[in-house]
Order: sequence, then structure tokens, then C-alpha cells
Amino acid sequence: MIRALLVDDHQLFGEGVRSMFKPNDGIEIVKITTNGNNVPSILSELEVDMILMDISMPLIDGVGVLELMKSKGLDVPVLMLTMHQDMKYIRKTLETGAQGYILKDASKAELTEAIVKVSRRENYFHPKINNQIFDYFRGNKNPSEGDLVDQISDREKEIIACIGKGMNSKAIAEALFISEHTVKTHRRNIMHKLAVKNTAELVTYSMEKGII
Amino acid sequence: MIRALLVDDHQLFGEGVRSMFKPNDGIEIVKITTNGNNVPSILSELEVDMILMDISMPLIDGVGVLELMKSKGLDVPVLMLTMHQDMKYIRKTLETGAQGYILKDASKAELTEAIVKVSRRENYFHPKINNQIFDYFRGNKNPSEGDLVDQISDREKEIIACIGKGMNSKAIAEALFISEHTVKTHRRNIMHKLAVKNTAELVTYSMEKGII
DNA sequence: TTCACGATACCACTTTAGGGGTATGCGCTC
DNA sequence: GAGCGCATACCCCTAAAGTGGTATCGTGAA
Repeated sequence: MIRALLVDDHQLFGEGVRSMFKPNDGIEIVKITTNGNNVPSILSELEVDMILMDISMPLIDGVGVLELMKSKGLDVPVLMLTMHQDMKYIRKTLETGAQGYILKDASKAELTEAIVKVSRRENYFHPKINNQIFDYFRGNKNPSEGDLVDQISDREKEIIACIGKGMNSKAIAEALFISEHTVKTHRRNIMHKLAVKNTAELVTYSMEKGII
Repeated sequence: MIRALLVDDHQLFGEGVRSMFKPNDGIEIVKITTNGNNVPSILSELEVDMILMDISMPLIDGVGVLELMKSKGLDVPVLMLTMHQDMKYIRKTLETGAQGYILKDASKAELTEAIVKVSRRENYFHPKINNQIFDYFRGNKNPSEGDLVDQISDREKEIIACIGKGMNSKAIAEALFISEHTVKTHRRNIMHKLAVKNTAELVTYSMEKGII
């Protein structure tokens, strides 16, 4: 029997998954929590073989919980359970040490397989995102092909956020206490880094990639 | 026993909810479909007391299914089940005739209550969105306060999509086989309707509201 | 210690967006 | 059938974005 902890802010989903597993499935959701911050204390109280965790949660997100666990030396395999197919999330979770990644539109059979594999510390990637994983590792060998997003500095992200709010270069300059020239230079650098043609595409790209 | 049909593209969620209800709960998910287009044929085969439906689905969305049902004269009460707390979705579903609206982070007790009420053709609104509903009806008396989004015509949405892709007015004109002047007029109208200052804000707003 | 990078700043220039009008034809509704 | 919204199209003009440079300073890595 695999003892699993479920971390998901959607109560319905959590209770649903719990009742989905019958005793002879070999999987039991021993605890559900909607607050990732509780994970360390739960792990100290309960014996848990693996953690099923949603990525996007209000108080602390999946990646945050992974980091929290790592900082406390808690080493329980984690299967990320999410709707997001974006490389941004997949990448972050894998980098932070998740054992697997499965989409919420998976079937019960797929989830079962994923839970079993992850509890054995094997990797599981949902078929739909397997190709993206390969692309990611390929991209890693060619840094030029790597994700454009993390070439953006914090200051540049500030600029992007202002642009998204509809501020023009002058307004941004005043808000950040810098010259309008500097803002324009930043804009240019950002556009080159993200390989976009104009502000509109810059905003679209930034929102899709979660910069904004 | 309330016989419910569940329409959700997330298999896991669907199977989870199904197994959540035990015989003595008085609720049975008699069928799960991931494709809303199948709803009419399912209703002709099975006796169903109410429909639990996700709003955002790939092939046909919840509102689309409601419209499809209405066009075929199918009158089964529908409880919308979703993560979206946006007024945009709530409003559309209510306007199209949904009986209730519940968030996916509800508890089993709340879902049960909602299903029972909806099956009796009573309304159910998740507590979290009740206030928004009131605001909506208040807003209805003041049409100026209404949602800006649905003042946007289909053509204008096309223009917005092109802008988001980084196309300039000339490129959009060529793509849509219209004059650049027309595109500029559209842009102006859109910006006025959405009350935004420039393209960047237009893109941000449109993405947040789901126009793009 | 040199070298790369980020943040800052400036100049000059072209292109595009944005705002002011006005207008016409089409389909729908009251 | 008058009015309304929508898509279409054109005019003029200003403000802003976007493109080409160059340059200084500080910090942290090789």
C-alpha cells in the first residue's frame, strides 16, 4: 500500500481523488491539505511514501513547497499534478526536484502508474509533455536555444511590468526614478532578448511566460 | 437518488468526483463525458436529473454546451463547475441559463448541496461568488458598469488577436484583406471600448479577460 | 585583473501608434 | 423607415515607439 499525501487547494478535487482509490488499488491518500505550508509538519506526524501536489496554489505554490521541503531536509518523492502544460512550470518543478509531472486531464490508470513510479523514486512524465521534456534537455545543451525568459534581469522585469500596465517610457522613467533614455534602452534590450517585434508581442510573450 | 451527468475534460477530476459519491449520498454520476458535443445524445439515451459541467473545455466550452442544449430544446438543470471566479464566466453561464455555479475548490458538502438544489431547479451560487452576483445585478441597472469585454465584436477580437501576435496595423490589414485605415479605426474603437491607454495595456487587459 | 554584463544615459533618425475628424453601406431592430 | 451598431475607408497631425549608434560605472566571475 502506497501512502500518499495530497496537497491541493481545490477541496473537491482532493476529496475526489481520495475516494477514487479503493483499498485494492494499492494506493491510499492518507491526508489532504490545502495549505502547502503544512507539509513539513504533516510529514513529521505521518508516514508518507509520496506527495501528490498541485502547482498553482494561493498561499504557497508547488515550487515553494518543494523548496520548503528541501530547506528542511525532507526527502519525499513528489508528483506534480497540474493543468499547466507550460514549459515554465514543468521546468521549475523538475529543477526544484520533483519526481514527476502529470496533467489533471490524465486518466485514473495514468495517475496510478505515476504514483507507483514516483513512490519508487522513478520519474514519471505525462505522455503529453514528454516531447517538451526532451526539447528542454536538448535546449539545455544549446544554451542559445534555452529559455529566453531567464535572460531577463530583475530590472528588466520591472520595466516589463510597467509596460504591461500601459505606462509609456516617460511614465516608467518617472516611476523608477531613471531617465527616459534608460527606459528606452531597457525596452530595446528586452525586445532583443525576447526576440519580439514590438510592445504588443512583448506583452503577450511576457504574460504567457509568466514574467508579468 | 439524483442521477447526474458530468461533463469535464479533466478525466482525473471526473473519475474523482464520481468515486466521491457513495450510494447513501443520494447522488450518482451516471455518466462522464469529456466532450460536451456528446451531451444531447447522452441525454436521449440516459435519464439524467442534472448536469455538472466544467466551463473551460477544449472542444466546446460550457457555455457552448448550454447553447447547444437550448437549441435542441433540452431542458436539464445545469450546475457549472469551474475554477474561474471571473464575472465574465459567471455572467455568461447565468445568461445562457445555468442553474448554479460552484467553484472547484468547494468542499464535498457544498457540492452535494449544490447538486441537490440544482436538481430541484433551485439556484445555487457558491458563497465566494455570491457577492459578485449581487454586484452583477446591481451593475445591470447601470449598464455603463457592465463588463467591457462583451462589447467587443468578433471582428474586433480578430484584430486584438493579431495585435497580440505582434502584427502592426499594416500586417493586420494584409492578413484580413482590409485597408490599414480600417485596422487603425478598429484599434481606436477597441481602445475606447476597453478604456485602455495604449497597445500594451490593451494586450494585458485582453489576456486577463480571456479575449486572446 | 581583465572581461562580461547590467544599469545608467545621451544623440539622431524613421516608423508606427494614437487621436481628431468624417463617411458609406449593410443588416438588424423597434 | 429611422436609428443603431458594425465594418469599412480616408484625411491630417502629434506623440510615442522603435532603430542605429556610443559611453560610463559598478559588480562579480573567469
